[in-house]
Amino acid sequence: MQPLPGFRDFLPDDCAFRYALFARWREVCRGYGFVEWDAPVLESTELYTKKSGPEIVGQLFNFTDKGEREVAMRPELTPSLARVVAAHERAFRKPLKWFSLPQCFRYEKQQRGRLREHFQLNCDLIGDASAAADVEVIALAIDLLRGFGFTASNFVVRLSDREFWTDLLREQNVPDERWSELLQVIDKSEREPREKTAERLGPLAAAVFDVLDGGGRSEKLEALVRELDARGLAEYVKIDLSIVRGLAYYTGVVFEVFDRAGALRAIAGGGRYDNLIAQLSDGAVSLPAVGFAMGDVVLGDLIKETPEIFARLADVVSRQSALDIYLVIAKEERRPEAMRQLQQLRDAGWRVDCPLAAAKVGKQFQAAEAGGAKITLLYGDEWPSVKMKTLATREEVLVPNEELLQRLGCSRGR
RNA sequence: GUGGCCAUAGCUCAAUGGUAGAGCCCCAGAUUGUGGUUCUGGCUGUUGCGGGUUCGAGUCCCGUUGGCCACCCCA
Repeated sequence: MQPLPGFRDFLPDDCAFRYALFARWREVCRGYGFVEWDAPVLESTELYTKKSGPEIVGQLFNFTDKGEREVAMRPELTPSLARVVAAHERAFRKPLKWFSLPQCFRYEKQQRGRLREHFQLNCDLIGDASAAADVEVIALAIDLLRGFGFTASNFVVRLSDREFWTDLLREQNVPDERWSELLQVIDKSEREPREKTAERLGPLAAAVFDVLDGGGRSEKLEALVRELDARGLAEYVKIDLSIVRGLAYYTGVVFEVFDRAGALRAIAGGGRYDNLIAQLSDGAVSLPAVGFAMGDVVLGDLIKETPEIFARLADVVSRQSALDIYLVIAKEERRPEAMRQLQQLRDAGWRVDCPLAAAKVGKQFQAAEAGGAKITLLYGDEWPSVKMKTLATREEVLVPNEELLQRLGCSRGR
């Protein structure tokens, strides 16, 4: 039996890797004053169709529950965010700086960097429509990657502005109902032959290509870059108006983060969505918002492909999961005393393991090594003293058992 | 959802249509109280699954499931 397609088993190393990612994400987010929240994994299907239309159902893990409710595993967190914010916004001072680590699901054919299940970091700043909020959120996205040791040689944030394009469409007297279709064409233009794009754009082609070829200037984005430059982060960003993003709900600045090599899918993406909360709450609450999401799959791939970054994270992981102490029971008749001390050591907060059954001393030392223990305590003929060995140096010293905790407490803090 | 490539031991991979193998991992030993190295031995396969062609199929053909890649879509 294998896991379902697009779903992953997390063996201990994978789990450790995942939680190392989460730990760093949390740390950086908290450094920006963001607080963690969460919502249900299962939501009403309507929550998603309301935002994206009925077509979205084809991409959902959805079903009818035993109470005849149409439900879906969450494909993303933003609709839940809008729902929660609309219901509870009065309980919080603005702006809200919220992050979450949801596991999200989508019914799609899997490929590299795109599974049917993934974890993503969502960061949203709600209730502030200023450019300063955009800057804060983009700086956070950059620092999340810098937090793993990535530099401007590893990734780039491509900045764009939906408003720039909607202004252009308005100037060209394009009716509103065609905007989303044309924005999609522009979004796709990078990956398609120029003639095809030109054909789809029709009379707009000249104006659009002029912008894509570098003829477009966005005062707003240039100001944004200056603000990032003031924080010393300008080297991580690049204005690129060809970024539009597929989602219809973005209303202003949008951005995507890519690896410099361009080998992977987007590492993160987001933007400003000032109307979505009002739309999903039927106008009950209207708050501007800006946010982004960063998935664990693509970021994990990038980390694994960047040896120095991976080594650093692996080092953190191995330190976090390692034992402190392994008890070697050289004489089985000393097991009762060893078990009493085992409990005392664990009560004192040490990570301690020992063999469950009689085993050769050599095997026990191998188990100590494999568990990453720094110290072994050997229980045998020396009792009432135990032989304490520092594995790294192979130094051994006899310690009276009643002095053990004190001795450990003095010599090794955690 | 569409198309192309792939599928052999737990892992990485060999094997002209002619007796399924290696390395790693794991387990056990190297005269019984000391680990990373070394040496010896052991374990594991319906060659993804189901059909077909053939004296004979891991190898060729069809189907199916799964993986990879490109589309679609991208939260």
